[in-house]
Amino acid sequence: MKARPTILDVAKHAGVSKSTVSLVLQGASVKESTRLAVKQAMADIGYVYNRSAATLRSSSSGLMGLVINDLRNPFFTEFAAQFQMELARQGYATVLANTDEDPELQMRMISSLAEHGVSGFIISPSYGGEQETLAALHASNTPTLQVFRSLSPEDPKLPFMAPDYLLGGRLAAEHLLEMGCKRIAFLGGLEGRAVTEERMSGYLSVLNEKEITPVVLTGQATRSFGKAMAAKLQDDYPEVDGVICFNDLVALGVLSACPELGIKAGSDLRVVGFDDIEDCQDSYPPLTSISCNIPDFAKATASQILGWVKEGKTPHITERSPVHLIKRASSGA
Amino acid sequence: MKARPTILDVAKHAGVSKSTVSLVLQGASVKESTRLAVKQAMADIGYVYNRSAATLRSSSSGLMGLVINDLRNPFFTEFAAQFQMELARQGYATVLANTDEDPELQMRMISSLAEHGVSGFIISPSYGGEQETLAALHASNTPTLQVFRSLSPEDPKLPFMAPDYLLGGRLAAEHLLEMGCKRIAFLGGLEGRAVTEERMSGYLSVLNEKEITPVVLTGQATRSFGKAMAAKLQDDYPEVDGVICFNDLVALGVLSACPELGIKAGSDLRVVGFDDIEDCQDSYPPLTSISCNIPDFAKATASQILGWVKEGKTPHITERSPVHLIKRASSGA
DNA sequence: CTGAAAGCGCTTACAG
DNA sequence: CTGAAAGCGCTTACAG
Repeated sequence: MKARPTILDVAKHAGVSKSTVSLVLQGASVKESTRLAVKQAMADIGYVYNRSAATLRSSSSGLMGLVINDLRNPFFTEFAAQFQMELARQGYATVLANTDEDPELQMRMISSLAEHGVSGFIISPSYGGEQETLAALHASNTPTLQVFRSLSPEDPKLPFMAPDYLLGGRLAAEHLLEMGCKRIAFLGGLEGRAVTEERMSGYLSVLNEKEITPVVLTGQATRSFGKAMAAKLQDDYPEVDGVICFNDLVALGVLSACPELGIKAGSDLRVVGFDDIEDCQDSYPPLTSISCNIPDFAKATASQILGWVKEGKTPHITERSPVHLIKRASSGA
Repeated sequence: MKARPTILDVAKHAGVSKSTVSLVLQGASVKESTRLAVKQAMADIGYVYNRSAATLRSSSSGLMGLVINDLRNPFFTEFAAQFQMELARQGYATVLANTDEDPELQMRMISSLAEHGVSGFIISPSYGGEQETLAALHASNTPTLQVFRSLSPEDPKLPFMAPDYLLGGRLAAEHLLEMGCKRIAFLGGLEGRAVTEERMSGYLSVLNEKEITPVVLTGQATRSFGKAMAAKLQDDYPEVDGVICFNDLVALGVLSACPELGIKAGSDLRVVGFDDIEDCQDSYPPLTSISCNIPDFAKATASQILGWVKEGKTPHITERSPVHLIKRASSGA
């Protein structure tokens, strides 16, 4: 465990000055033979670049803070994994914080990431504790992009990117009508939250146009809620022949309850989810869903935050990304 | 966007020397009134601790590197989320790297994390490129704990922690025998890999003791593989009345295929998974599985790496954590 | 308990 | 293209 070599050691070994070594590190133009000699010296003595020193001097850490409200939800996991890999490609490391829907934890984690000098924040915020969270973000004085959810929709300092939830709700409702559904319910999602409201209002506007009475059962966005609601629909709303779920987890819960209840998903009851997580392909029957195209969304997010951090290009306040319907057997398609 | 205040600014504002501010930051003993004055000054001028400077001076970053081969698998996600929250509780931030089973990516990410001065690595390695990965880890000269999978089982520099996979395989097989199964198959997991071999050998040893002929169908650890195998079992091995799956994803795939094939999961075919991910509770029927107790495992991992990093306590070379059977309806329990 | 000084390993102008 | 010097914001002995 001897001390890590420094650029001075490299310089000595390569017979150049330490500035030259630094220039090679920056990828600045240096005579090719010199560059190779320096690279060789680094390999020989096992040099490891010390980013803390570089950060201190240049005040740029190469670190991006990703703050996620629920990493156990596959939708966010897929986003986090894609985002992290995209940033790695651009030479940035991602520091991950799972806040588990806890505003207090969220605030502490934001502060911690700020201390580490993250160059930017991407946050899908927890609900609650808005003031404290905003204060922590503000104190960090760091470019911050909100994704999926917004703490503060109108704040120009906190641009917001999300899929076009409203359109998704519309597409789902229109699809079920096309498939011949007469009575369509909306299942799951906590009331009063923007994401729920948007997804639901796409559904409501379509039903309104057709003068169909909506059936709305809000609740947790979980498989177990979906399971419970499948039974409730059968008991209390037997006329319902189509459901749009707040997200895929709820929809997968509905599907998993159907065999037991003797309901034929895809004909007796047509089911549409939201998010198009990978599991949709492998459920029985495979789940029709609204795809938010997470890989592209993650790429767009990465490029926006990098553009902001590196070139000072502030993103638009609100950006909506396209969504589309993926037809599978659960809706009879 | 004015420059971040430093401890010097805080000192000036509080009317003390900058050493005093530093001592307050370290939590060293300082007169209470002074400490409060300093804290107040920090709040007043919006001071944010600069860890890069501290890291440079003290050579301890407060960063832990978590390298995961497949973040899309809920099993790893649950571990990552728990581990990250546990470390946050201890004042460490977690830098996450998803290597997506790509050894080349893995090597680059290890190097990148090393440059950021992570105090330790926790790695669930990708298969392949063992030499390069080991070289990168070695060059970092950083405490490294392998979890779940091992690149190099005998290396005392790379201790290894994993659930007791072999026992899990045994428990699953014994349970199915108790439930009256006569012919038990093992499904999924890539051949030749240590994790597959261990899980399978628990199963094989139980069958061997009872002189039952095993049926082994190895393959990807995915839902779609499980789905495909359910059909194959029906066609080619109709006598099979119990399956032990390499992991829950495979098992969930089997379950989702059953309704279509007219198989009654839990009676015609008893199914046991491995890992006990959260989805097991919400499948139809709920999935019997071998729990590796991820929250405890994550806590143990966190405590081992912190003990190593902070107090130099090298963990034992190999540590196996307990597993147990969770009985649910998929095995008829 | 508090203050003055040195130094961690880089980057960044600035000369040569 | 290369070298000598200053400095990023802390921590760490060391005196007082």
